[in-house]
Amino acid sequence: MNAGWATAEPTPERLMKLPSWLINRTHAVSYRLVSEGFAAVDSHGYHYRLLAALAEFGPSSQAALGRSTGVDRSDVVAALNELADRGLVKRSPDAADRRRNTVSITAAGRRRLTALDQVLAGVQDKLLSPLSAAERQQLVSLLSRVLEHHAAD
Amino acid sequence: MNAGWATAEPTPERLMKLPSWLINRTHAVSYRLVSEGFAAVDSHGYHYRLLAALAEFGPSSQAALGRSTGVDRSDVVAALNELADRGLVKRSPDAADRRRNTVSITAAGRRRLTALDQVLAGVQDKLLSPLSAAERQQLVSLLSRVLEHHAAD
DNA sequence: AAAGACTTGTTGGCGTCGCCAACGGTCCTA
DNA sequence: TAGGACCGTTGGCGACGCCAACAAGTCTTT
Repeated sequence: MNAGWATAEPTPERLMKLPSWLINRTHAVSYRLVSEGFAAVDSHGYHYRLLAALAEFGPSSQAALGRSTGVDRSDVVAALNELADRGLVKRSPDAADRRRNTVSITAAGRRRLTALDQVLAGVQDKLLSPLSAAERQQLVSLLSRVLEHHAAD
Repeated sequence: MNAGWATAEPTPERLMKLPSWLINRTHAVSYRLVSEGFAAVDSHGYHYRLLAALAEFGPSSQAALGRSTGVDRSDVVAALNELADRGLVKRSPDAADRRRNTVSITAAGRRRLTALDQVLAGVQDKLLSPLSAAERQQLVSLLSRVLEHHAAD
């Protein structure tokens, strides 16, 4: 959404006052930082979500992965193809249920995940640099409450 | 980004703790509410930004509109075409600088803008419903500070 | 006054992200 | 055993942010 954009012309006040606009803009900044950071480690978008789920929950089916990370079934397929090409993930048929693939993270996958964790830690810091630790916690808390309220949408 | 997504499977803790993830998710909820609301009034995305700028700054060139709203020159063209088709905006050649079009908002455009303002007010309320007035102000303040810090990116 | 640099509107294209429909397989249950 | 639900996969769609190129017009420099 045009993340870096500084000009002489001012932005309409109507927009500046809208929480939804502020969230939109903040997301734009955050997204840019994250995807730049990921790109520098040959990863992008869905990769982190999937690796994180695999590391925390162990081998899973593709459908379960999609559900826990909020990624569409069809997009899970594509992302796993990329991860498998890079040797970060292994797909094997599930003997118990032949519809399923059992996806597991490899040693290289865990290393990549660690690298991505570090990238993300740096991003959080850059993103929230104007806020104190207490304020960062405040922001996290407020956003979490908003999200929790919309969890069942 | 899969705005409404509730399942048995939990989300990786790694994600839940990340401010950038919370912002991403909040943006997803917010975006869904906004675009649904806009669609119900036959408007979308860029329309509000452009109408708001025209109402606040008066007739402008397309390039200036793009700069003040963060919309790319080429996308301004398309959005203005739609707005003009709906009679919400008028394009006329600028006599003083023959490269430019002078774009102005029509009476119908102002009415549409008012309708969109109301839609947005409702969205803010739905979005932030779990927060008190003071907390909403807090959230706005925190986000504004983050954005102000990244203004020159 | 001419040349070069820059602006403006416009066209056309690109990649990411979220999403949906459909399919052939497979499983489970009534 | 028949129907319904679930699985992986393919293919497609729209919104959004962006970029390159172009002709027409303007501005700056010499």
